[in-house]
Amino acid sequence: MFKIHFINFFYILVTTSRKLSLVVLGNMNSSLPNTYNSISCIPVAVDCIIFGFHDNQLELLLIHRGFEPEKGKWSLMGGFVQEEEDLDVAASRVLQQLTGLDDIYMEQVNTFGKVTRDPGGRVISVAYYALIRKATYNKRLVEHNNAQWFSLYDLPEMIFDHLEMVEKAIEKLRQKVKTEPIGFNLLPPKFTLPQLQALYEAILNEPIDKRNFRKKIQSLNILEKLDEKDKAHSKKGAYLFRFQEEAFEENSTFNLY
Amino acid sequence: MFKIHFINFFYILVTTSRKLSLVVLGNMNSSLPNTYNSISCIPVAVDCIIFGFHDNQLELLLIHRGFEPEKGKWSLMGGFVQEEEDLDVAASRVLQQLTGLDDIYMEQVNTFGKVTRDPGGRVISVAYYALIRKATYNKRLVEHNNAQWFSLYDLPEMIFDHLEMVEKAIEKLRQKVKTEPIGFNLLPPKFTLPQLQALYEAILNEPIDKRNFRKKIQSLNILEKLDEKDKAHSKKGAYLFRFQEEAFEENSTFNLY
DNA sequence: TATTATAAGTGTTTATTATACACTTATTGA
DNA sequence: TCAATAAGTGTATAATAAACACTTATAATA
Repeated sequence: MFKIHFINFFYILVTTSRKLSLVVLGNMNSSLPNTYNSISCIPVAVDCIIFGFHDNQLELLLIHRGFEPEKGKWSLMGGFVQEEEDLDVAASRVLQQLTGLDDIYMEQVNTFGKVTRDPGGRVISVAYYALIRKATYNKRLVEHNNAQWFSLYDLPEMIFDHLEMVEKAIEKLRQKVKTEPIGFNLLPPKFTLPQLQALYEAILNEPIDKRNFRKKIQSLNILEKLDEKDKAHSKKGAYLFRFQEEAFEENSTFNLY
Repeated sequence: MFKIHFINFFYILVTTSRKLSLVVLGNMNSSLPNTYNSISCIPVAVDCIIFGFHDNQLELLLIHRGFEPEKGKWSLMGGFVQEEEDLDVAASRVLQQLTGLDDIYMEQVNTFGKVTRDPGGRVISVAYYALIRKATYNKRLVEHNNAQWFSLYDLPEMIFDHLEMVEKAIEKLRQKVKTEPIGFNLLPPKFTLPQLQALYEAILNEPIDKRNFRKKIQSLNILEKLDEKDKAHSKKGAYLFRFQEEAFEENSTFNLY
C-alpha cells in the first residue's frame, strides 16, 4: 500500500503506510522542455550551532558521539529534514529536541554538500546558528543527549565538517551583530552594560574601549535603564538595562563599528 | 539489478543499472544512540542567479518556462543535484549547461526549503549567484534554452520563490562587493574607470561621486593603468585598466564604503 | 572605623574617513 | 572653429572612530 504524493514528468514521490518512503527517479526524456537530466533524492539534514554566553565567554553546545563512525568525537546537534517539514521548522525542531527551547532566534548559515563529507553516506546538511539564553534551556534534556558546553575558543575535536560549520557561523554572527540588535538573545532580559560589552568582546574576539562602547550603544536609544542594580559582579553594582524592541523598530538603525 | 551505495543503521542507498535510484527510508529504532528520528530523502536542486553587466545595467539571465505549472513565467536556471555530485559542482554544472562557461565565480546564497515552495512537489533548492562576463557566454546554448537577459530592476514575473532568491542574491552581492574585489568578474579584462564606477552604481543601485570613487579605488593599488584608451564610449576616450589580482593578494584589504 | 581593593561610571581631544562640490581637457562631428 | 560630450582632476568640510585617565560606590579587611 502506498500513497502518491506528487507526480510529474520527472519524478514520483510515494509514501507507504509504514512510513517507509520511496522516491523513484528517472532520466528525463530529452524532448522535455527544460534542462534537467535526472533527479536524485538525497537525505537532507540540519545542524545547529548553538551559541550561549556565560562568564564573559561565548560557548557552544555540542553532543558527544557515542557510536561509530567517529565515536568519541563531538558533534553539532543535527537531524534529518522530514518529508513534510519546512527546512526552518526542522532546524527549530532539532534545537528544541536538545534544549527544550521554542521560539529561538536562528539564522541559516550555509549548506554543506560535498559527497564525501559524511563517511556514513551522502548527506547534504544545512547549518543554522541559534542564540539561546543559558539560563533557560532544559538541563535534563541536554544531559540525556550527552551534550556539553565548550568555550568557542577552546573546542574539542569535532566530526566531519562541523568545525567549518562553526567557523562560518561565527563569521556570520560577527557580521550580523554589527548591524542588527541580535546579541540580546544571548543575555537575560535584564543585563548590565559591562555584560553587554563583554558579550560583544566575546563575539568579535577583540577588546572594546569602555567609554566608546557605552557612548555608542546609548546613542542608539534602544536600552531602557532600570533603577535596579546587579551586585553579583562588583561591589559597586552595575545598573540593569532592558532592550527596547519597540524603540528599535521605530528608529531602526543599528551600527556598531 | 542494483548496486548498494551505502548502508548503515538508518538508510540504504541503491542505484539500478538503468540509472534509476531508490532510497529506502525507515524510522529509527529508538534504542539507537542518537537523536535522529527518521530519515527522509528529498530532491535537492540548485538554482543559479546569473548576473551580467551591460550598458551600465546589471542584468539577470532567466529561462522561459514552457510547461506547466506556471507555464509562461520566467525562472532561474536550475537542476537537481546528482547522487555522486558535490553541491558546488552541481551549481557549476547547471551554470555551464546554460552558458557554456566554466570556472566562474559563484557564491552560495541561501537554501530554500518550504514544503510547498514548488507546487510540483517537495524540492529543497540551494541558490547560488554567478558573476559572468557577458561577452563570453555561449549565445547558441542560451537561445536553445529559451533564456533571456533582463535588467535587474525590471524583472518579469518569476516562478515559485525565485524572486526571493534574486533579492537575497543581490543583497549578498552588495555586501560582498564592498569588501572583496569580485566586481571585476562582471567586466572584461580591460575596463575603464567610468565603467567600473557604473558597475558599482548598478550593483549598489545608487549614484556615486566620481572623484570620491576614483580616489578610493586608486588608493587600493589594485589597478594597473594601461597606455590604451577605450574610445567607444566618448570622444576623449577613457584609459583602460586591468585588475591586478597579485597586488590584491599581498596588501589584501579592500573596502568600498 | 579607616583602609584597601574592585569594578562601574563618565568627556574630551585627536585622527581618520566620508562627503560635497566645479572646472578643465581631449576629441569628434557639425 | 564651434559645439557637444564624457573624462579627468583637488580641496575643504563634516562625520565618525579612536585614544585616553580619573572619580565613585561598595564590600571586605585590617
